[in-house]
Amino acid sequence: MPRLRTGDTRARIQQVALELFAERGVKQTSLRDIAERLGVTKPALYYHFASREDLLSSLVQPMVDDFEAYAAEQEAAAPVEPRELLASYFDLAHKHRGLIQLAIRDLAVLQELKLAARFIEWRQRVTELLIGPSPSLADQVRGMVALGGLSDCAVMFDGVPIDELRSVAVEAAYDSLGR
Amino acid sequence: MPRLRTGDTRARIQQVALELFAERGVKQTSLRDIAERLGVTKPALYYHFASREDLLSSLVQPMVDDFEAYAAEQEAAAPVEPRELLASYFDLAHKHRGLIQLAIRDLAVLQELKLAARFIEWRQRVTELLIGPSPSLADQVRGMVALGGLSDCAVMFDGVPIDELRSVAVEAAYDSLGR
DNA sequence: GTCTATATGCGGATAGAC
DNA sequence: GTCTATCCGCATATAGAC
Repeated sequence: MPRLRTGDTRARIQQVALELFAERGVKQTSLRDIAERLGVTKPALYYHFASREDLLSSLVQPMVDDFEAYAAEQEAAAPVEPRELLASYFDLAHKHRGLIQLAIRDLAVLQELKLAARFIEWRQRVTELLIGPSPSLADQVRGMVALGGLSDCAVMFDGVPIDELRSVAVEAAYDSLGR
Repeated sequence: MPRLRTGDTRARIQQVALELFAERGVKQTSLRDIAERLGVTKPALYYHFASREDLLSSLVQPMVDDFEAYAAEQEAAAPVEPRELLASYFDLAHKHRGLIQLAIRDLAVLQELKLAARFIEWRQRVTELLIGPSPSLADQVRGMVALGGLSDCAVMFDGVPIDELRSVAVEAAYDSLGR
């Protein structure tokens, strides 16, 4: 089944865009930059994507769907054991660490895509599973430290093998809950 | 000593720039935007600042100096009691929460200013004070969760009175160290 | 110190040929 | 599917009058 090495252009555009977004940030990357690295011209991109924003959404959509599904799934399975919840949340963040890094780097862009608000909402839902509804300030703070710590670790310790990282990160996060 | 209400233009430019950067992000704010809100024209800004980047640096410099001084000061005073170190780090982050929020929102911009690298360096220095030199992976992770958690809280729980917030945040961070 | 006017370049996006 | 050519707007920045 040949098709070796071509891989349709649409996917190659996405791949190059992701590379460049990661290197210099979303706002700092123009369609021209993408076209140049790909060895085509700008209008070629418009054959595959209706607009710049369309391209960006196409990159982000899989993560959005995954987070949404995760929150719903955990809510359905509640109550969940804290360490298990922390571990699965870590895995989710780790799986999407590339895009999260992008998101962290360019929060302003994510606000355009209304993503910032959704991230906050997902985290709140998970926090409630973790420490119950209408938490005190102290518990909100502990939830913020725990979940924030997990995704920070998933994103920042990039070279470290996931299993090794998960176990120590979950321990630290669990301890921060003070339970 | 009058001078009431004027306050030299340079300072007013900085103030308005900061407002707008906070509202829509750094890259998304043009000199025109700043000039307009201020009720002057763009060239007027160039009388006070050599370039857009010059204006941006002038906003960020006080924070840079403060972080640098803090790291040096704590190193000189070492060894420091962990809870005390965490509390003073919290206060530092809280004092500059406005700019940190900006930084988080637009990390790409801070990379231009070489600030991202310096943030990482400062945090490493404080981490070493907290958990000693050449820490294990587990300890690095705990340091990341603790210090990351403190600045996240300082930035994100914006309305909460600082004393109340500090005490709960420091407890959560301390617990995450697992000591 | 602040203005008007302008230079120059890059951004996203489209028309229309091949 | 990809190209050349082009539109339009906004960005930073400067020249020179007041």
